[in-house]
Amino acid sequence: MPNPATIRVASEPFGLAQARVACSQCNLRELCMPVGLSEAESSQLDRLVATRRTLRKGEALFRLNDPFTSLYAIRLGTFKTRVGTSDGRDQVTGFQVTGELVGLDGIGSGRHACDAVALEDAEVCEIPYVRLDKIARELPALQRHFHQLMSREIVREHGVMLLLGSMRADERVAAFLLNLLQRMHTRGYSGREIVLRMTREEIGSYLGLKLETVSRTLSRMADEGLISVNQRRVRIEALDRLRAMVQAGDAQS
Amino acid sequence: MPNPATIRVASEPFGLAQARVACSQCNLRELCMPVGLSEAESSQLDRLVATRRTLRKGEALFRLNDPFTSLYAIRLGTFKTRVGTSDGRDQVTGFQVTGELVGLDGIGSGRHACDAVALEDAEVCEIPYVRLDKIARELPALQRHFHQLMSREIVREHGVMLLLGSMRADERVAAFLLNLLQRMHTRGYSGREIVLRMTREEIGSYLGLKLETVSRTLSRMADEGLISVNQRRVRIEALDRLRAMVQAGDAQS
DNA sequence: CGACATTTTGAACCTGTTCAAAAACAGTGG
DNA sequence: CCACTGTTTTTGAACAGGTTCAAAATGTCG
Repeated sequence: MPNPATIRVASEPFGLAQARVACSQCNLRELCMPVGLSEAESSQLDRLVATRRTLRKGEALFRLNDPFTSLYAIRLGTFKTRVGTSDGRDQVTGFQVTGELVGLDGIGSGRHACDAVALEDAEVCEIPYVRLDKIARELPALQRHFHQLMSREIVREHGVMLLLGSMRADERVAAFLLNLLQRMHTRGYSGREIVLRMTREEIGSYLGLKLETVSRTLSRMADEGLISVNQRRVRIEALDRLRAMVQAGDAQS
Repeated sequence: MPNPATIRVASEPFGLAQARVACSQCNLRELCMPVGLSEAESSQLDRLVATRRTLRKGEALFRLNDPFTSLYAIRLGTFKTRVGTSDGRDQVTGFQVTGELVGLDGIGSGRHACDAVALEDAEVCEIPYVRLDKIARELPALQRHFHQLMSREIVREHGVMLLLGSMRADERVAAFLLNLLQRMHTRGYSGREIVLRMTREEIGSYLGLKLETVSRTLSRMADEGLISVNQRRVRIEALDRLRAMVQAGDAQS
């Protein structure tokens, strides 16, 4: 009889808020963990994850100023991270999808520096930071991998700064679509179609535009035959022309 | 007789491009290294730095796509980092001053993801990444410190995204001035006056504005008695009113 | 089905940009 | 040390892209 504290298959989508799981068995391994480890090393990774946690659409994984304890690997779902301002404005700093990591913002000060909110029902693996830290010391490959993750996040943000600081509305939207498309494609989804899990307003916040501008830009792109839009469903009709709009776009993660 | 390969005082500002130095003796220790280490631990840090390097104004510390080998602790001077676009535009992603670290962008891919250029004659300590990695494994406090540094960089960039995505020109400029003021003040400089080591154009690039807008905004702020501007020298005349402009500004590093 | 949220589209407006020219400054070499 | 050249900064005026405000249309969820 399997020890329920060791391995547990996620058959039911909800209700198992406290299931321990084995990273070595996870089908997202190659996304959030280093590859090329020995059997023994690989099994070390299983000590990483404390618990699973499921979230409903709209629920926060953590909030600004929450004490930082863990990173979260997204097993399923989409999140947004956002920073707020005292006078109510807020800025979406990123969208995170299945296989990506959230929570790096908290390491610096011991408290989270942003909110992370589920845009759809979601499931995450909780990785206690002290544990990661310890195992990384024993497993150089993991340490490297972790440093690379953080560095890539810094570089991704450089890309967003480039976008926010120097691109026009249509370029921003094109860059956003292409980036999301590429990330979803990597994860086995279509390379020509994406489903936007976020509202026009959230896209606008991320891109430094008003929701009306996002909507208008999408409409215009559709008129010009670049894409076709059906609510949250966007199909890329002319990948090359879309790419050409973003020659400014070596950018983004 | 002191071993010249171990300790070397920086008496002459230039000409000693290859001097080894002891971190434990460095007057920037508390800025770039963790505090509260034992004598023995502290001396471990001396293995970190490979060489010093001096740069002339305008010289690049590294460039986009340069192979990544090292991080650099700035001992003296100011740098800008920038990412470029194929069509010539570029975006300044940050300004780094004495005591700060540059180069984290390279860890992710093994190549630098931006240019780092000296805005004035400068001096840096080269910290080979493999060496840092190794010592960090033996010295948990150092590892923590390093992770915190990276995380803070991520959070800083969140702040810049907030600035670029949701603030108006005068708010951006105010946030920029206050941030720089605070960082220089931390390093022992005046809390009321800063010398801008960068051009209006570079400030504009960082803030997502044109140089004319930066200039006009500074002029207007001066008219209103918030600051007084004398070329690159800016004196803050009404810190409280300047702060009030940026209530949007929990932001920036 | 009904209440509420999201999206689309229009028209006036405003902030920041663009283009241009003059002024101030910095570095170079005589 | 000063004159000269190129760069940086300031300021003006016209312009444009994106915002704002508003209303209708479409979707979504209980």
